[in-house]
Amino acid sequence: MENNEKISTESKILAAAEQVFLRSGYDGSRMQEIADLAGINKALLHYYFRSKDALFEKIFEDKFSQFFPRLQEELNHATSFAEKVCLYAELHIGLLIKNPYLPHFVINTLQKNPDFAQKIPTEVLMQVLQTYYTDLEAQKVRELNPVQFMMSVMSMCVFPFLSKPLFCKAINLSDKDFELLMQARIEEVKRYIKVLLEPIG
Amino acid sequence: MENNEKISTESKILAAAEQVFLRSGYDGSRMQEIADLAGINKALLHYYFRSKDALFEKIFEDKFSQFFPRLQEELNHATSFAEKVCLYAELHIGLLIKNPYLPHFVINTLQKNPDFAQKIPTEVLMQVLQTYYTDLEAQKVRELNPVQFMMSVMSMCVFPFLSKPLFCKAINLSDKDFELLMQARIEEVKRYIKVLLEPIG
DNA sequence: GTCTATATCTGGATAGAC
DNA sequence: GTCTATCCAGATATAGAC
Repeated sequence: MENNEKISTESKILAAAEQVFLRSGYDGSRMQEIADLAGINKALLHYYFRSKDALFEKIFEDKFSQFFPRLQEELNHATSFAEKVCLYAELHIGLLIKNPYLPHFVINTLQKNPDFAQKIPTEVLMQVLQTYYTDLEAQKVRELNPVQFMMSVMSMCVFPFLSKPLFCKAINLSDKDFELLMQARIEEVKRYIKVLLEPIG
Repeated sequence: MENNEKISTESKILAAAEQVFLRSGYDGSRMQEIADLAGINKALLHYYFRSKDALFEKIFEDKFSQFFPRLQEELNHATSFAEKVCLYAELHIGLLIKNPYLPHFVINTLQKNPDFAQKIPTEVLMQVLQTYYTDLEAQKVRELNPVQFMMSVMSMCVFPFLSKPLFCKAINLSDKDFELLMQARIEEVKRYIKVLLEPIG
């Protein structure tokens, strides 16, 4: 256990593995590439983590133990359904602007190996849905299918990052243009949410 | 060129390759698997198509020369922006119910190889956007950012199919439940579109 | 055109010296 | 703990018989 002021080999490996796996997914990643990026050799990867599978699983779990608890806590700062959903959109798009590879990573992994879904906490969603019904009774919100609605909001937040290559080509956007569009999108999506939830009359 | 009443080997290969590549993507697919499914052996694959790359490219191109021209033509049956967008949502969700692997296939391919974006026709989008501006002048539509809006509509149509594994786990849905939800979603999304586009006052 | 057999290459994993 | 060298499995691709 070398624990000096130097960055430990283990954390160098983790940082490299995260970067490579996030960008390329499990199948598309090479242990050699991770080793190179960490500035060590392949054998050491197997010394610290038994196998490619084990390393991948570690990265996947770490990534979600970071985000979800924080999200869940932040959402408590909002009270009404509309406020919660708006805050969710703001936080999620903000997160993805900083971590644009995350959606691909999750989607690809779950497509190949649906069991990994267990590792992702989803109670937040149920909590938000619950507030819909209380708001509905108080007539603070329009009557609609809240499952379909939440699916729509999540879609509007995440999908643009997945379709970025196609989208940028279709309307000729640079990477910087795209980021600005996503930044502006936060307010745009919040506007949609408000219009859609507005009680009629 | 054996051209009898029997299905040609070439088309058997194409059908098998389409199924395997769509489900598993390029990296996740094995030539052996395609050969097995086609009921032939690996060597024949290379006889008909030079390499895995060449076969994949053929499948990718074929897939999109099917759909987009048809979509483009269908959209001409609608006149106003709102109608066009509603029809688009209906057709796109309907297509994906029958081809649920398509979104993954496209997204994964473009992530790995952005150049493939060239092979996907996107003029349809520009055409639809154009009608927004004419409708705006006639005050038939609310003022908003049409690029963000179209991005939202596409998101609502496609993303549920990408997040299916996570979503079904989160709210405990079976495959059949999910398909029914998507069928109902067509009308739900059309309602959202109308509400969002409705001119104010 | 279709097969079997094999060459070749790549990448994950291990052995063993230091 | 870290390295070099090597093994081995799996996958693409080719050679050559029928």
